Amino acid sequence: MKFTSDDFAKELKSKNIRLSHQRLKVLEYLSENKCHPTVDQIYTSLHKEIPTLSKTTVYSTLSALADAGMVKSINIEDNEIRYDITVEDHGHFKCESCGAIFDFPADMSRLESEVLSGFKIRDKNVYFKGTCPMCLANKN
Amino acid sequence: MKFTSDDFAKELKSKNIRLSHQRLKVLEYLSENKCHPTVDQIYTSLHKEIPTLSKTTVYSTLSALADAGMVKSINIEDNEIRYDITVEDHGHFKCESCGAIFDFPADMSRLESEVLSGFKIRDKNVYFKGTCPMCLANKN
DNA sequence: TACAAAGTTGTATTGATTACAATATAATAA
DNA sequence: TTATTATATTGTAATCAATACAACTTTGTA
Repeated sequence: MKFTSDDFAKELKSKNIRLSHQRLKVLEYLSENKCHPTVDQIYTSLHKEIPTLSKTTVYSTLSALADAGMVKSINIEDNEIRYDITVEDHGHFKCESCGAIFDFPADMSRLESEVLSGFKIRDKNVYFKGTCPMCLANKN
Repeated sequence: MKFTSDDFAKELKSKNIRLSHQRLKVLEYLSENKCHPTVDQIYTSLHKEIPTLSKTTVYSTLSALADAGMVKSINIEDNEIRYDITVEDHGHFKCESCGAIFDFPADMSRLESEVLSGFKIRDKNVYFKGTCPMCLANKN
């Protein structure tokens, strides 16, 4: 699905988030780079286009977009947060050899347990780790 | 299930991990505190018994035990790692109001997807977030 | 066009985690 | 038991993602 700046602008307005050049650029970047980038990757790339961009802005923008449900933070690594513009439920697999993160369909409703009746669930994450087929092949 | 120091000593030996006072104490602490403690909580508590204990030791011990599969690290929070002596597959629910982490049964084999055929899966994590029944009740 | 509220910037800080060298301990063999 | 060697522990210093904050800028609205 391809989004235009205009689509993002409308969505921001509908969520009562002010429109800003920086926010549009972050959304645009995430929609064109679905590799689950880190804050630093997003900042470094956008900084080329927007020399005045501050890393603090990238942090606060992503935080605001995540609060509004427009992006999802991925904590598959202990040391840095990654972001995903795909907010629909799905699992993430991290290859511990090459570092790549893969999406896979994951029906999280199947994980519902009677133990959680009475709990209000706001967010669900499924993180798998291991080795991807390419890295498995390269070992041989 | 109740473990004795002797059980832990045998398990360490079978995994070719050297026996040390500190390692036994960390295992003992985790088996008595299944609340998914942070490194700092483990350190602070054990430091009272073992005044010479270093935080670096707690980090390296937990890292070694996790590598050996004797404990599991929980990255449900972005800012600090928690540890669990229950290594069998199960989900974790974090209450965003009181901070408590709850275990729940999660049949992760149901998440297997044909997309992951060809991947070697080493580790599976299911993290849910929201509000626990007690905190929901307190709001009213 | 003017104003108030909110966003952006840059710098300084925080705080969990790691690196590393010196010291101490555990496992093994004589 | 004792000696030896490899590994663990300790304490300090460093790293680095993330946050706090104050000054400045921009946005949305009247």
